Amino acid sequence: MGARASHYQNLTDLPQGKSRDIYIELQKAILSHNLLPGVKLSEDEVGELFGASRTIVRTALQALAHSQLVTIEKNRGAFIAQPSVKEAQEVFEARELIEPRVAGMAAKIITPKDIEILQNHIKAEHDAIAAGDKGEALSLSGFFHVIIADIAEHDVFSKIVRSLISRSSLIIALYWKRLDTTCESHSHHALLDAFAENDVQAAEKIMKSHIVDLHSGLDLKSRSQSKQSLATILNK
Amino acid sequence: MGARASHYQNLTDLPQGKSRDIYIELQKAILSHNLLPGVKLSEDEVGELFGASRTIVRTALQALAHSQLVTIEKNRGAFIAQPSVKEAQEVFEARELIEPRVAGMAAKIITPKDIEILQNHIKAEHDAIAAGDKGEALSLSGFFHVIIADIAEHDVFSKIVRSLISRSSLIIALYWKRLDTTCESHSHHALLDAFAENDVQAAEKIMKSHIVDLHSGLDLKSRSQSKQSLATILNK
DNA sequence: TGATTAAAGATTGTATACAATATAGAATTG
DNA sequence: CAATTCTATATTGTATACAATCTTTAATCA
Repeated sequence: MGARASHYQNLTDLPQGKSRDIYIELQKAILSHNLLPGVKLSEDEVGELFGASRTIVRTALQALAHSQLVTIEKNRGAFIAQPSVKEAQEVFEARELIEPRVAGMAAKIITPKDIEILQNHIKAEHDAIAAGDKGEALSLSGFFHVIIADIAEHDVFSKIVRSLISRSSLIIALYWKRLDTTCESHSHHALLDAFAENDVQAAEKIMKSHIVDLHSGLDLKSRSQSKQSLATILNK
Repeated sequence: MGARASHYQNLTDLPQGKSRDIYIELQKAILSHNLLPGVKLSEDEVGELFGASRTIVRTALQALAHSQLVTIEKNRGAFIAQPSVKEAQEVFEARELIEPRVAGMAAKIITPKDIEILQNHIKAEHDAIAAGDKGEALSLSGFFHVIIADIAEHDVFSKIVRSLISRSSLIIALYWKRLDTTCESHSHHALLDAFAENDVQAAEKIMKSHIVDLHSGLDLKSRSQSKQSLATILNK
């Protein structure tokens, strides 16, 4: 996936050891839409799957709750979060403000090596689509934004963007209406061109319209649902 | 403090029950500079002070770590966070981007009742200064920004602002150089005027320059330190 | 039969015991 | 006496047992 450290997390404020593994694995499953909003994450079940005690699982679930990927209801347990329509609006409004700025910052200091990483990333995305792995493709297209935030070398914005992207994935699972996801890569390519020329203004502008476009792809009336076995989903 | 729910937290993604109490109390102590960066929060000690088991304390400390108010080092324990110079810069850069927008949103929909709440808040701030309670005054001046975010009725921005304000408090503890803190209230008053007239542009502009001003009050070379007993600090 | 209540089972909440690790102090050595 | 190693202590990491709560199923009554 490139030289930059695993884009799944850089974070000091995350659990250590096995809890961390569980956090990352569950996050991966959520971002690739293998785990869908509303699915219950029972402590025993997760513990069984990962060979961990409930203590460890709990730490991971609490961390996921702090990242807003999971909702913990008292005495009822943990569930994959189901962002409301209002939250969906707000997340994209926040992205429209923050990500263009971040893209501009990245454009200013991007290196040829970074550009290569982004190109490879886009390629991987194409490959995933070609292979029919829609979940992986979606996950990758989200991480594209995270990589840009990393390139900007601004940890605070980076963490915020990471969080917004994660939540966007849940939002897309619930409210996405468009059938063609491919239109996206257009913007990603255009962004790369702006980066290559260190064109801050263009990068900001393209990112802004890209996110507005994504936002407009949501149908904030209907809503998907699902029920499936956790073990099946993580194929363990 | 006003009709709006306790500005200490609204949040669903926070621990429940006694863990929550500990979280809030420790947060309060941090934001009022009673607990200073670098101070250790031993699980046993905190548990003793609050009459809680380590399990509960741990949940609270982990939540504080996710809020970046605390750093957890493996096998060494939890410490009040000590933001680096770079982090300090970044936090204020983020505030300069986000808070003006939030202030503008608030200006658009603010009610007379909200304005009254803000006025009372400023009064409380003055009172605290008059009473010589610098910590309380500082904490209140931070919450002023949080209230504005709440008025804007945008949960996503609100949570981000909350986090940035908290971290700003740590940054101020470490890097503040100015002797007069009173200059602040000037901006807060000006902001109220803009709110009263629902002047979005003015609110944005004033908030922006207010934060730039705060930012310029930092001395990003030196750094304070401290060591004190936890029990003394929380006077328990 | 349908609704309501009651009991059984399953799941989360919390305390605690034990293991692993780090820290501080004493003993040792050059 | 300084530096280092070793030992004792204290602290965090983890598993597990038990309590509290919810959920489901069975039983009861109108």
